[in-house]
Amino acid sequence: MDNATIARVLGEIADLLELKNDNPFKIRAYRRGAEIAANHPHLLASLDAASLREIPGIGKDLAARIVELSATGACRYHEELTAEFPSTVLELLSLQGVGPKTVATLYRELGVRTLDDLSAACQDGRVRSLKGMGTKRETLILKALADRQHYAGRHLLPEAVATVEPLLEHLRQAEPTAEISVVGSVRRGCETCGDLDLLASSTRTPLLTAAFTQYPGVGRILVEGDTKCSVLLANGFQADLRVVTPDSHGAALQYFTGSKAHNIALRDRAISLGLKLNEYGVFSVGDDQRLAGASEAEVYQALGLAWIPPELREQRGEIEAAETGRLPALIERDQLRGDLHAHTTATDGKDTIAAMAEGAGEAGLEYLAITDHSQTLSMANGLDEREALAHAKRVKALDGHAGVRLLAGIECDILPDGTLDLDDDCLASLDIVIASVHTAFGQDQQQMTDRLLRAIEHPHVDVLGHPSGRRLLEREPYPFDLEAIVEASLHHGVVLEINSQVHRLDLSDAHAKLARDRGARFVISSDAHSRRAFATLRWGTLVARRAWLEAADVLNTLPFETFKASLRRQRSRS
DNA sequence: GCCGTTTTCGGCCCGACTGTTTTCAGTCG
Repeated sequence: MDNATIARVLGEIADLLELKNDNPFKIRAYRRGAEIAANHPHLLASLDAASLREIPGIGKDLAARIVELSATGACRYHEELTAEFPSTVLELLSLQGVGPKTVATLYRELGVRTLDDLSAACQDGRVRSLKGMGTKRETLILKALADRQHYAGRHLLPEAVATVEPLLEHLRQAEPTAEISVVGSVRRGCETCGDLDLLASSTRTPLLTAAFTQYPGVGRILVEGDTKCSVLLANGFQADLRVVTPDSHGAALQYFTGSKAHNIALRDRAISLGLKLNEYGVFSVGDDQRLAGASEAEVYQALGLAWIPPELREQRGEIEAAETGRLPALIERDQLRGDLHAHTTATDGKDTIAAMAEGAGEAGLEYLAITDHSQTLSMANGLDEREALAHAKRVKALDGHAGVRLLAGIECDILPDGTLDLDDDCLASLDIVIASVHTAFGQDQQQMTDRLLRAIEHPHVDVLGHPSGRRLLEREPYPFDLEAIVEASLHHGVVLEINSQVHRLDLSDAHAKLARDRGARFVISSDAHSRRAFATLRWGTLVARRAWLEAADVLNTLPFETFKASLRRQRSRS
């Protein structure tokens, strides 16, 4: 059983307990358990109860639930709860403005079990007849039902950024003296975002809230208060604006950037220091004196911590690191000197070798590896040995074009049995070989792990490309034993790719963090299929930052000659 | 349900907005 399934069941238990109006702290414990399961780099099903209990937040009961789930595929406690409420009612909770109390009432009083039931109950007036409900609630629920059909769920980070930047500009023009920032998951660089959060510090609040709700991209206004507004944009994003006074700017920036887990840990810390932390500042408990608030740095300082970069605020050890001066010096995009993964018109790319070199130069890169597909990928016009070598010759002939040093490589398919798609002589004569899985995703964990291990053991492989094979919001990673892969890659000198394609971001931040903790080395690659696609290195760099990577962890921060010498094939030749 | 250099019991993060209420419960972030 994978972690995502365990997370789903624990999350459902939390939802069901909320419907029952159970102990809120118990609910939080299950909620936290679900979050831990979703983000945990190891397969929880492979751990015993004692190992599970070593994970902070997992105690006796949750460990037992996870063990039971892993062993039997189900969990009695979960089944007992679903006997009280049918599992279909849980999807009612996804409606904006509909929470557990409402769902429980709708089910108990009206027998509402599904979204369709709810729609019918609104239309025939039964909802407004309930105590505490009125016609406005009824209209709100109907709108939420319609919205849900239009826009399901989360969005890719680059889409979020592309949506929020013009909105930010609009607000800045409306109130030039205000300090306005993007906060929330976008500021943390999360791979997907549920909504867009904006924070403004200003004394001219009405000007800002008016500009926000009147933004041309707004589809409809959800909430409109003095300091807080929410809108649904026409493209499906929800955007939230919060306005605070300038003396609270830093505290609010911290508060609204999150994550929730990071903030809770910070407030715990504040309490233990005899302080109180909220979005207005850090206060001493006795006399309510404000100790900090204008800048984020002073908020962290008041709590005895160094300023923590937003990408690290996920409660993955950053507070301890900030306390002991051990925060990493995170890698920056402009530290990347080269790109090791790009395609051309020889296979499924849109631009020629020369155009790609020009694009790389425009992106500030000093070197570029041309790595087109191998023969198995016939859909992409993959190259056989003869074609690969001829292509390599053309790449060499253009070395130095647009001031960019070129490496002739290949993105070679890892076949289902773990052998490579091109013969050894061909691979040996290239400058760099990326090995990637593009087929037979249905293999089980053992097969896939063996397959990847065999590729890593191959003497001519330098880089493991998009190691997990996931497609964000489309396809889960294939199952594989990440720790075994990391260990083998260390042993054989194979580098792990962080693929910057917006749908891949693979390795993920959590996987890359685990690999980094084991001492793995990385490349951040664009996987560019056109000359403009080098811009995606921005997203790969964000993943690396969220994985705590420094420039020294990433091979393509090295100058060209040093980089070339550090590749596995060079070391094995010398 | 989890957790612990004050604790194995008694705590557990905090505030804004809305609707349906004459003082607050529910929802959200």
